[in-house]
Amino acid sequence: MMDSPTDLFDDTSPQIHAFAPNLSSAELPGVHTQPSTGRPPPSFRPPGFPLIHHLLQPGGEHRRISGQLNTNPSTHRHLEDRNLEDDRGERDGEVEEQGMDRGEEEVIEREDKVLGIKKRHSDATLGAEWSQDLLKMKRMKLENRQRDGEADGGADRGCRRREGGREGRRREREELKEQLEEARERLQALQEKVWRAFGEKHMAEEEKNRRCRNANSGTADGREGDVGMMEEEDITEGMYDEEDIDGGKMEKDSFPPLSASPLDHFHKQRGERQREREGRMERGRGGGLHLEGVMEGAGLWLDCGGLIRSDWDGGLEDDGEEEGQKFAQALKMELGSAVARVIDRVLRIYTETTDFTPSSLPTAISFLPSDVENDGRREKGVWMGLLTRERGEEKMRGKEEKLAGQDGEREKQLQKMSNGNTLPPGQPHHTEPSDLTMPLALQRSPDIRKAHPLLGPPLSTHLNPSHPNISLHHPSLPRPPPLSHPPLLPPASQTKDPTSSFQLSSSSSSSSSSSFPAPPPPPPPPPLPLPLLHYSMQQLFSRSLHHPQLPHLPPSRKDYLNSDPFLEFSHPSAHPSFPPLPLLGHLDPSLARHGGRERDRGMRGDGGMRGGGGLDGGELYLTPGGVYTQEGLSPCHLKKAKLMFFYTRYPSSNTLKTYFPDVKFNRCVTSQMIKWFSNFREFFYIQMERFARQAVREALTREGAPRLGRENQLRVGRDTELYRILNMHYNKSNIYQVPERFIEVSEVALREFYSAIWTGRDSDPCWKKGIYKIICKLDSPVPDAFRLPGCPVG
DNA sequence: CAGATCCCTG
DNA sequence: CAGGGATCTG
Repeated sequence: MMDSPTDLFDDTSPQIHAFAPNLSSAELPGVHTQPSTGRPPPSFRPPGFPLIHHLLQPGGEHRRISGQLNTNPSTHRHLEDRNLEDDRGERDGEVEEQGMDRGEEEVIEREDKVLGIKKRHSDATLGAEWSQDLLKMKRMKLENRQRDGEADGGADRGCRRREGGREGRRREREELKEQLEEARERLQALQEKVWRAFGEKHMAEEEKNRRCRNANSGTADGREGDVGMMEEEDITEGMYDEEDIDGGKMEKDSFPPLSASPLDHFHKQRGERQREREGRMERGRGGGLHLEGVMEGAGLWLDCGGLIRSDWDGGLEDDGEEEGQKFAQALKMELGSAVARVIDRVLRIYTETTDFTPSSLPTAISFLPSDVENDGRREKGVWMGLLTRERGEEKMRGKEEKLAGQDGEREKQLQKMSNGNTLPPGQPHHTEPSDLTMPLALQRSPDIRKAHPLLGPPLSTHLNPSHPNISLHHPSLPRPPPLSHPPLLPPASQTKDPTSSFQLSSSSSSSSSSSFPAPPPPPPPPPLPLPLLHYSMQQLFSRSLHHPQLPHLPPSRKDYLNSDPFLEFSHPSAHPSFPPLPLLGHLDPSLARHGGRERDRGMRGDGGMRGGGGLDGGELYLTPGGVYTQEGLSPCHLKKAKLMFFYTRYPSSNTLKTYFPDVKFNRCVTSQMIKWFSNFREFFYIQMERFARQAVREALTREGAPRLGRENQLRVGRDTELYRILNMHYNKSNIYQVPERFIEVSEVALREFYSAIWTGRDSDPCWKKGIYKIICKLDSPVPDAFRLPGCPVG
């Protein structure tokens, strides 16, 4: 399915993403102190959790459900849209500009891909319908639970209503039966919708599924296989199939999909079953009677089936209230599990087809063990996730250009200011590319490309057009450090006030730069770093859960998808519909409260919102968008913020709100997070200054080999000490691949510092201001992956 | 003057 | 990293 070419969003531009969670020692020669190189690769196999298993959880259910039930799906959606709009509107002008650009692009796209859009729209409608149906289902389930509760209560008062007991039970049964039927109808409707939506896929896989089922129907112990298979299975078929598969003893037609009611079955076989009841109860209870068991693993479906049947059988022989209870219980379970299954399935399919299949995304995704090194030697634990580049190169660029909006301005200014800024008069420009810039951008990309031709052009060359500001022609980059100048002869023009030079340059015309053509520079596509897999699943989960009707980004943001690392997480073994425990804990307060601590120990490394206090921050709140927020910031939020620093050094508070949807922002929290970034910057600049000074020192001492010194000191390749330090600070676990863009920005900063120090500008009390100003303009958009709640890495 | 940053300190 | 004063900006 990953490679199925024809699909909804085949128009999206492909994007190359390197999935290299761990950098090898080869790449990081300086990292020897860190034992990380021996770290096993991150687990790509998340716990198999049904998406909505929490719906079956007695604790956290009501709050959540009521919160959603009481909300009209459509208004709900509107609210979310509004939020998004507002969000965008609130962001500063640059971003707003960006948004407009995106809108423009959307228009163009519409013209270009009417078909695709149509599909998308129908998808949206379907999504809405589904969400409504899901809500109804949930409601029914809830009602059922209440009814059940009443029934239980009734049993307690059994003696009082003894006269009407039998009649009451019968009526109760009837009602339950009706409800079940109703539920089935809804399920069927749902199924049909799914069928309609994924008809082609279904057709294609029907055969396969049939075979699969047949093959599986013989195996009683099909848990593992089931889960694995279900991933591939078409939901329309698999919706009820698990029951068939379950237990060899079960007749295949015991629960014919959507046809005979289990109740009929119940009545029919009531007598004969009594005999086998005991053994079955053993099996049933052992197999999956306990809800926890059901929830805990991938065996939900199977377990539910076993549970119901065994319970049922067990209840048959009990006369009186107990039987009624059992029956009600069984019904309840059936309903609950059915609803859960359907929702889970729908969500899974939905997320699959929307977020993970090539249909919605740039073509094929492949994860290969990276033997990306020149010699092709294999690096353990390093994986490359590649989104093969289709034809979208051009389009991508176009998008980037439009996206640039925000950075365009910055770029322009940068161009201006860097032109002749600190560049010493007479300093030949030509030395830059070879001496300084080249080592920067070309560090690794060529190697990667060698191993993976699909990656397309070298990163540097690809990025260049879109990152004028940091490309080979970047104004600040090209500026060669005045190394070649005698230390004692700093160019007079730049000796003093750094701001003056800055202003000077910024006042010059933007077209003054020969390396910068008039058209505004294209936007920087988010680099190619990759969050961990489990994060992607969190994202998927939250997307599908919170935006069932809009599983992806709003159309206007679709462009981001292409460069969203979020897309990089398609691994065969990692199914989107299995959210990691952490997220579930995050979403379910009760879970978090109870199990959070214990699991913390055993499951650490799973990441998520736990990490020593994911939920310690404070109370959870359910936002109108359906996202749980918490007061206070957790260590995971800090981690995320640090990773975000790779993209944005100067986030606005609105940006923060956008990218921390699970945080309830108040004045305190906002300022705390601002403070975080302030601290990040501080650290960053301190390191830059430190290394710049060191470079200056070295340049002074080894006068004879300035070039060497320059090479070694003024670049922030992944093999440098400076990089190691930065990586250690912002990406301690070294799980997230530092975006190339950040490295480039770091180099810009380093050179700025170097230049300033070299020219003696650092004597000015506010000599750093100019540098800050430059760096602040190099912020790039944060990948959409960060927009979702949760923690990117463990 | 408020808010954002910077800068220093613990 | 947080606190808190100083400084800048609009």
